[in-house]
Amino acid sequence: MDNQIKVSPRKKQIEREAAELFMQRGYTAATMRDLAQKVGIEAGSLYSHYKSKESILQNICFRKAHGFMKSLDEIEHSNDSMQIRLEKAIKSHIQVLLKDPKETSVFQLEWKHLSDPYLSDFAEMRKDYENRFLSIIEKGVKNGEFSVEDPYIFTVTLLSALNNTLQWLNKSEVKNPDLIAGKLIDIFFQGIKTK
Amino acid sequence: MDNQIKVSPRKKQIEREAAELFMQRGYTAATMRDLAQKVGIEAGSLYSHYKSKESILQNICFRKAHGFMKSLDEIEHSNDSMQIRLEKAIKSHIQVLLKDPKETSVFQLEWKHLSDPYLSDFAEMRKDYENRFLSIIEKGVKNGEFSVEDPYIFTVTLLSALNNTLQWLNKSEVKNPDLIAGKLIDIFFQGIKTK
DNA sequence: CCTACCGATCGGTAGG
DNA sequence: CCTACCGATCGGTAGG
Repeated sequence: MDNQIKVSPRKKQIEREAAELFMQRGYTAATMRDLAQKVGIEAGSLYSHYKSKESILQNICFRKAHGFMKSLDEIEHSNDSMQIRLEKAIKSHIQVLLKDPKETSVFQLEWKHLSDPYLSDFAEMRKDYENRFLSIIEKGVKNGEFSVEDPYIFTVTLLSALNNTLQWLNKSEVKNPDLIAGKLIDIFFQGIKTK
Repeated sequence: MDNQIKVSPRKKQIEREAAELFMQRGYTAATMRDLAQKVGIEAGSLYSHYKSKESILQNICFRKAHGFMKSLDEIEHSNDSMQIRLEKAIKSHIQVLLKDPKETSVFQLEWKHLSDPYLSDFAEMRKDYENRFLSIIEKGVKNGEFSVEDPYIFTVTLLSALNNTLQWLNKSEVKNPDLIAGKLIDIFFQGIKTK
């Protein structure tokens, strides 16, 4: 069930340092020698844990991707209104996003350096996730809870805004995902215009 | 006044190909040999036009940055209401964004590979631009045109959403910036909720 | 703009 | 997990 239990402490440490390094310099510019130094071992020794540099990136990207996918499961099987579902989905999204922010950053910016078949698997999961959000919004439009000209554009706009929060949040806000989710819900539900 | 007139056709060509290459592979992974091949010359010959790989990135990033800065000038010196100003600012932003989309993509994703002092200059321009949007919104809140709990969060959320449009727009939408700007204005002005 | 090349550094491996 | 190393490739340069 919880497949992270199989990851050794050393691999956890390596991936944590790798996430920081990949975020700071970008995946391509980060070197295995940089990473080894952060971990405190020699560069060649990394290959007793991973068969390639890319496999480290794969672990980081797919762990986060699965986190996002799992976060919608419970919401979709509830009896909540679409408005409540969308609120919950936004909150869950921000929670996953703000947990291990460095890994999230790599997930968001460096996934394009994956090679096939990982690249296409990843792209598929992204599209699936987007469609699950879209589905909530379309149902809400159909039953009159929501009013929006173009559900698809609303969905991608919402997800864009949610995903970018890491770029401007300060440290205290990162620790309070529900607070920031609430403010974003307010913006996307009400808009800015008076009356 | 128009300082692009000084750029030779060859440099224009090189930067156009560079934008495509940097976008596809990322700045670090893209090589001068790749670029030379796309242009149709030898790798060493690129250095008769540019003193370094980074200087090509600098040209792309700062040309786009100046484009965004300039686009707000006229709006700020108008007599329009804040609501009209914000609408115009959003339209101008999308126009600049959708012109030469490959250069925009590099501007958005690869600027972090600039070195100082270019890096800090770039960051400062970004912050200035954000503050000019924020100023319009704060004035609109003060005079009752807008209602929003946290003007700063609204500003960065809006800009995040605008900047991400390139990731999901199709080709026909890219050619119609005002149409897509209108849909985004609707979302951020009215929100999604019924009543 | 090309030819010919440089020093440095990269991801990865063999053998222990 | 280390030592010692490889083939490849990189950004950049000298001289024409």
